[in-house]
Amino acid sequence: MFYTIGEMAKKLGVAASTLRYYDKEGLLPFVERSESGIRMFNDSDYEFLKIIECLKHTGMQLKDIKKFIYLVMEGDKSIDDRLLLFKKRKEEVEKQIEKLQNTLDVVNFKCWYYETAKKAGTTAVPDNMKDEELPEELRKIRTQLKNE
Amino acid sequence: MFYTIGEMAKKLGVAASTLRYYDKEGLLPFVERSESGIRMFNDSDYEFLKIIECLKHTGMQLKDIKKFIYLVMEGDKSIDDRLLLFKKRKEEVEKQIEKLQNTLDVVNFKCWYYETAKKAGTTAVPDNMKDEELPEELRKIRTQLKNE
DNA sequence: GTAGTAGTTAAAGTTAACTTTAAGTCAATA
DNA sequence: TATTGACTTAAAGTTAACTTTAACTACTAC
Repeated sequence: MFYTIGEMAKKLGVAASTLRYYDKEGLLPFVERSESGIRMFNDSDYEFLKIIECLKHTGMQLKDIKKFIYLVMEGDKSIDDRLLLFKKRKEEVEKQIEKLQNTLDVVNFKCWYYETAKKAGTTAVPDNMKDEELPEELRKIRTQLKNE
Repeated sequence: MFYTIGEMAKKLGVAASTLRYYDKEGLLPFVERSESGIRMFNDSDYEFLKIIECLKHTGMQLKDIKKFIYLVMEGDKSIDDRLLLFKKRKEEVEKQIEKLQNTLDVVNFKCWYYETAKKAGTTAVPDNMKDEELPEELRKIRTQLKNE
């Protein structure tokens, strides 16, 4: 079963021009063409594209994803490299989640801050609260925001 | 206590040119200047910059962060708007964490895939494994990657 | 056979967030 | 007084990842 670029783009939820751009950049060396030059995507191409999408979500750049594609093209002799690559991505994503969790902590502090300000009608109230007056889990955050 | 742009940049771990850029874009209307035109940052400016940093980490664009800065400048009458803004950022960050968690699931599948391929010396082994042969938590992921 | 829709390329344009450069000012030290 | 180093601005340059445009070709329906 083959798909045109438009069909595959729809299946993936991206623009067809994005797939053409990826192809131009050398990320899709596996895509076949019809006699008249039209791209013919198949199901294994879909799987490839899903992995490209996944790697992109881990924060990898297209030029590095391209290198991975070429590792796959090399076959079984690049298995070790590919395993290492995914282990690296795992670490990266875990770091990103941790960073977002810290960001969320600050956002939650600010939500509390403005809830408190809203009730009082002024930000002076949360601003002037002593450390003991604020929820325990928020104290560290406020200190971080003020100090070094 | 005042800081020059270089000192504040160092304190924040960014380039001084970045702070100048933010200023040019109107994100730092609160920064004072000396008679000779040199920026003088103080501790409350640091707090502002930490919040700008936080909002940036939530995925907000500078032009939208600028709007927030102007809400702060308006004083207590914009408390409700600011609360709403942070509630929105909270939702956004939670969504991003969820997305990264899904990405991590795929990466973990790929780690297992290449560990298995490494042991066998070929990707044919994990490729040809029946659903029942792979760890339960990975089955859904493989199906997702292959199908729609 | 013609209209319409989807495919093709190459090349130029877009956007965000910086970064660099050039030319100059200012304050402190040798 | 001269040098040094950090500050200033405006403007141009950079980068990644697309997106758009123009000019063309190919398949499908009527």
